[in-house]
Amino acid sequence: MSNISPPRKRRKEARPSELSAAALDLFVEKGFAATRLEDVAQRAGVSKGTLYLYFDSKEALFKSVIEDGVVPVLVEGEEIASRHEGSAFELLEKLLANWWAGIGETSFAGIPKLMTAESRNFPELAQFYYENVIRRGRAQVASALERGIASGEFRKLDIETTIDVVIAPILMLVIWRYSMACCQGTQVDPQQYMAVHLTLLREGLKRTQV
Amino acid sequence: MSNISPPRKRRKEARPSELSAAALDLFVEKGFAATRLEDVAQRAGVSKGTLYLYFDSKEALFKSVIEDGVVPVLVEGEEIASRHEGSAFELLEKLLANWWAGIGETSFAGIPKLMTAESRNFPELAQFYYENVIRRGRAQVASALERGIASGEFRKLDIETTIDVVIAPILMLVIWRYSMACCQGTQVDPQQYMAVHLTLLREGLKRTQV
Amino acid sequence: MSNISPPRKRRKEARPSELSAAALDLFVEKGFAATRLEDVAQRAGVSKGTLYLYFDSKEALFKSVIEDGVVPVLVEGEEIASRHEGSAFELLEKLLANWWAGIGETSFAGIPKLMTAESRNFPELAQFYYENVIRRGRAQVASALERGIASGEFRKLDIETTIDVVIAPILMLVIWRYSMACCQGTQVDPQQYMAVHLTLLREGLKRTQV
Amino acid sequence: MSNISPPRKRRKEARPSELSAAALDLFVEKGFAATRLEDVAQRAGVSKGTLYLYFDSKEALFKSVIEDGVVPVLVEGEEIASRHEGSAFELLEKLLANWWAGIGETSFAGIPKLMTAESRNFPELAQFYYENVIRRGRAQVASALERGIASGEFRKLDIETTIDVVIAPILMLVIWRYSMACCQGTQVDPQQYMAVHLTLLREGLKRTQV
DNA sequence: AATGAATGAGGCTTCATTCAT
DNA sequence: AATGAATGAAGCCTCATTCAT
Repeated sequence: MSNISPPRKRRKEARPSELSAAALDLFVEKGFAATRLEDVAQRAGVSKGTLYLYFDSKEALFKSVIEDGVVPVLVEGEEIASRHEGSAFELLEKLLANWWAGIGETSFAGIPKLMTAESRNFPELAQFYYENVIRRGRAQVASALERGIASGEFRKLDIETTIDVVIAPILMLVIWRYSMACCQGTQVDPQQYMAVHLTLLREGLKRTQV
Repeated sequence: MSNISPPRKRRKEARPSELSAAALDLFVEKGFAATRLEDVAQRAGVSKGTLYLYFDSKEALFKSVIEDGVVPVLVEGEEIASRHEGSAFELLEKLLANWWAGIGETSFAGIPKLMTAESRNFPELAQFYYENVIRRGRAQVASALERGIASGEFRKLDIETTIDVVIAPILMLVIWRYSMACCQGTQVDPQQYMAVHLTLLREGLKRTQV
Repeated sequence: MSNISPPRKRRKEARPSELSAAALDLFVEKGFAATRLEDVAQRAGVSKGTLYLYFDSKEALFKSVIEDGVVPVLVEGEEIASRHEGSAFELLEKLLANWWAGIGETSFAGIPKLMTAESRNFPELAQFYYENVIRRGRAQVASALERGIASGEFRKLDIETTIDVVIAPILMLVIWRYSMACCQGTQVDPQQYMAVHLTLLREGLKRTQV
Repeated sequence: MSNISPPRKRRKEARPSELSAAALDLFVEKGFAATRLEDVAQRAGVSKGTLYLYFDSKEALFKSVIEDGVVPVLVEGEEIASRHEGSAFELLEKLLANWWAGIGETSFAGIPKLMTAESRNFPELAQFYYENVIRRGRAQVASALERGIASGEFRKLDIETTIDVVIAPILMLVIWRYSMACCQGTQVDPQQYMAVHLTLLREGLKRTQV
């Protein structure tokens, strides 16, 4: 009893994330410019003015959406990479599965689409995203590729470029889901999609016997 | 005689596409909502009012940008597919090279980013784009995959899903170029990227010898 | 006993004037409309809500600022006028000195600027100020002028108009101090200013010898 | 006929001053913060948006009001001072009469009140006003005082301070007119006011015979 | 009595759209 | 055909005011 904080206080602390979450949905759906703060407020169940108790401006809210959505990500992946003991390809599988569970299946899955759509209008934020998300994600994939090439499991490929090619289908999957997937006839089954991607990777990366 | 027209007339007929071209750049850079018609007009060297002589509204201009950008595409690809006589993988290579030459290297390369960013705000346009671009592009890839599977050159894979996985890296390449590529440290070399992608595909699609 | 009250109680009773005092500074500095209650509260060291325990509205606070600032004024001047026995000009000097000590040198000195800036937005308040401050101040000056004219010390001048001319430089002095005096090069020395003003008055009012 | 520009053009050129004039009235009446641009637009007979064709912001409009109101002033005064040949006091009279005709009786007469009310919120503008109006006005009065003191017509007084005392009643007259004069019982007759002021000055400045 | 989170009306500003020239 | 001045709806943001604690 005594260690339960009063609801008002709990609300105060929870508010910023509630507002960010509401904003994320709308930014992903409509883009930054086309999203009205009134709609964000309404979705969060507060008034327009309340947003300004927690964020200085629409732009500050946008930054918080990205930064907050980015925080919980990519930490576990780094641990997975450092602890892994099996084959390089198994590591790759684990990393992609982890990303899928932590991002692809959560509400943060809309962030890649949002960042690609808005990065030119928010260059500093794009840079921040690159440093804190993309670079770290790529490093994880790099560790698997390097391990596989070093052990002879994978063929010799340019690491940096291969990273791009490996992660592109996965990014495209979530981008697609938050964009064209609203059209008829464009449904994609993520399970099957990932299965095919992994199949192609498994065989594509495998060192060709001489 | 036939290919010479008076400059005045040529100008008049060319206006709409000049305006569309100017608009494409800005829509790709800023998104639909954040693009100001004043800037479009200025880039095209006309006044704001002139835009309305050719387009009913900002939305109509946007549709024209997409539709104009779509017209010259994918026609040649279909001919390539129907005339092809070599291996299935060679066909795939030709198709991707054709797309790259006709879209990836032109100013239309920004359209995929634009469509993913705006499709939810323009569902009918997204549907149109899907029917006229995506479906046809996928059909071309499908014809190569089907041919390869039928001949035993490719392993058996779900066609629709494999199409997705095959084209995703290419779409991602151009999306990247018009978004995060503005950041430092994010440069991608398209030649090398395509080379790696094709390598992985070649080996990944190849039927595993029993 | 009589002059010691418990701090708690003193505080409670002192609150309204503390708040008025804080508000006066800001109203003088920024004007009524541009002053934010949040700033008033902060300067008084209370929360915004507390203001509403003592004042019904921003407008009520403004009225209180003026009315509070008006209370301690002009009482002594009337006594001075009624008790005076020397020359008319000496009375005039005493009255102006009294005003300067009671208003010109206190924090109430900003009120003339504030009233001139806001009187049109608060006509009833302006009327109140006129009745309770201006009219009484003018009456004091009038008594000195009348006495001097009656005794032949001063030349014959229209009393009402002369009052205006006599007090204008003094009002202007405090208005100036709270407005343009923030600029470089606009410093005025009140002592010297008053000395010159009195010199001009002494000679200007003196009846010309025939 | 041929040298009459088309109405549209004439309007375009006349607009800024029309808007400034409308804004001056309202700024003087209500102050900067309390004046709504919608009211300014309405008084000028245009829409709110039109203001932004000519002024970047409310603050820019305010600056223009002051700067435009300042331009036509004080030029003639300087010529009067340089051409004058009579007594010093006659010069002083001419200068004050000129100021009255050029400012005191025009719609610019509200500017002194406006500047005193807002100078603290617009320090650079206040500085500009000081440099371009106040300093020049004071210099004109200074030239009359110096001439009178040098010739023995005036008593010896500190020039700078005397300037203040000489112009204060005149400034106060227009400030009063645009502020408290809205109250009952506060009417001032400018002619009589100036007459008394000049009488006091004439006798007050005059060198006392030894 | 005091707080400060929350509200929502209202103002400044932008920009798609219109229309007289 | 082309212009660009003008409009006014709509969005961001501020801040006086309220009220649960």
